[in-house]
Amino acid sequence: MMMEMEVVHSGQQDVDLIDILWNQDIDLGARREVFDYNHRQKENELQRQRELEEEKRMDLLREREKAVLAQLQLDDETGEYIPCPAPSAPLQSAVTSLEVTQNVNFTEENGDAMSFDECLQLLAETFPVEETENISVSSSNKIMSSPDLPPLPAASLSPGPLPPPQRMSPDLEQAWMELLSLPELQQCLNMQIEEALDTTTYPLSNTPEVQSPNFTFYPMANVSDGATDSFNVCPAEFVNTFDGPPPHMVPPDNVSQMEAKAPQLDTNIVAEGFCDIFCSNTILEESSGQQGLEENETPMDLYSLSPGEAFDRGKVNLTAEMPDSDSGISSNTSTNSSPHKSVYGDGSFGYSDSDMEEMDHNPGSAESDYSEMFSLNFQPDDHLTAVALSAPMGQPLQSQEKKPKHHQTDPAEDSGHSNSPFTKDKQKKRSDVRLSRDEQRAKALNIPFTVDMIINLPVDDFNEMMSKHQMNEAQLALVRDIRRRGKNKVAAQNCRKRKMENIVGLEGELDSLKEEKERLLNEKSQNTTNLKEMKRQLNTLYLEVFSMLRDEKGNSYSPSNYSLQQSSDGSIFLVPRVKKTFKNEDNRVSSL
DNA sequence: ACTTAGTGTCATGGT
DNA sequence: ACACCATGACACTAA
Repeated sequence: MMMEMEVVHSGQQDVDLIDILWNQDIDLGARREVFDYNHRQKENELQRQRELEEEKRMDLLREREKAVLAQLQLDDETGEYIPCPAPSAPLQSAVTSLEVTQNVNFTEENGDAMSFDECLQLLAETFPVEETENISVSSSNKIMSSPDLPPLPAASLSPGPLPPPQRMSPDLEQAWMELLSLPELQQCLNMQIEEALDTTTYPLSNTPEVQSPNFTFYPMANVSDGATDSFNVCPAEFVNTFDGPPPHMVPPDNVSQMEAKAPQLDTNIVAEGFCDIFCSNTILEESSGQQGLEENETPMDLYSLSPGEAFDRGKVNLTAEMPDSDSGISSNTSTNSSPHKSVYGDGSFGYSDSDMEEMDHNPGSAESDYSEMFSLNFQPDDHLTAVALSAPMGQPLQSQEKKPKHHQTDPAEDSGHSNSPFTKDKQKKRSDVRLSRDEQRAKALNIPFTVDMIINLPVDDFNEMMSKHQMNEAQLALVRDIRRRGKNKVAAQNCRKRKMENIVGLEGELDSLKEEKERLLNEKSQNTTNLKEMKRQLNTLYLEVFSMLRDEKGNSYSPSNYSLQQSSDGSIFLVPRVKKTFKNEDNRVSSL
């Protein structure tokens, strides 16, 4: 997958590709922190800078590699390679890029190849000597200067013009291995690696395949068949082809330091030391390029990186892990939970829904097997068909223990399927089983519709669908039962939801009413207080007025004998407090 | 062992 | 009459 990164050294395009691929990795379950968005942004920024710097130097090389890509696409037409504009053909791209790189490096180094080999031979012959370090350093320096070399002619891609690989003698191989094992050389190479890491871009993956510290032949051993004994490429050249480590990967100063930084590094890299950095090229084709970020890539994960495999697996997991939402409101997302659209014939066994209920709850019946397969193997068709065909419904199944028709437990739930890693959510699992049971029923009767279709199609479409398939009474009854149950389930869920909403609403209303009551009580209390005050003031005023009244003789009226009353027109009358009414002088009589 | 929440299902009534 | 919906009631499971 990430192979593409190695081949193309362009800027934004690659970053976008990386982003896409990262997202894909996330979808594939890669650890989130590894692909943290901010982290990736930082990485992308760093990579952009590096790419800008390198682009100046790598421009010509990039042009050549694009030409190589074009050729690869041509090869695809022959079926040899898969086009790699998208991250869908990692392996072939990796191989090709490696080959190209090898060719390039080989050619670049062609002029000095003999001298290099001579150095190695000299090294092997004189090893171990202090001269080794000088040789290795000079070799590395020379190798590292390869990006500045003139672009490789396109013709060099063909094996013809290439110098024949120079087979390395076992002694030379051993010498080379030991040479690379020298701490001095390692340090030297690490310096080169560090330099390379500053100018390269994309991290590469490494895999457990490369476990041996013997990295002498790692490039060719996996790049080309039968090339394990070839020695066309030196490790430092692969540093150039190495598209760079994850930004978090600290360029190692030496192996020990690298190991000391183990917690920050890819565990495989740490384990293998800088050797594995070189080996990343091998890994590129081994692991389809996981950008070197996925430490614990399992074989499954690796397979999943294959587009087709990833799709298949994703589909399986999607179906297996996605619980069939039973929510009436959000339900029917389980449309695709049906792994099959039955295309069975009109075979029917003439057992009713209730029979199916009984069949459902037979231990080891089709449902339990179905549920298991549905959640794990996802290959229910044959099995279920076999069950349905092999079990004459209504005979052995009905003869078994009959539980109450209503609300029998699902065998899948009783048979320990909760241990399934795909059914962590019990409720979801239950829903899953529920729909699986419907599916199983429908399948057992060879009903050529999915439960989702049966339940959710509009009446007209449903009737039309039914009319297009000739079904017997049992099938029709089952279909209608499924539809009824499904709709009622949704209705019940909606009803419960409404009930809960009503409860919540009533609770809120109750709270508001309590607040209103409290407010009214306070208002009443305030009004009572005000009323008392007003009465008091009125009484005071009343007495004051009374005290000012005088009769003809100048005597004051007693409030106990008289009272003041106001008429509707505003006139004030002094009314004697007498038991019986009598006329006053104005014939206006009032009584108390 | 008991309680409780959640869910599926049936029966029933309304639209 | 039929389909659909709403809801109470019941059974069951899992927490």
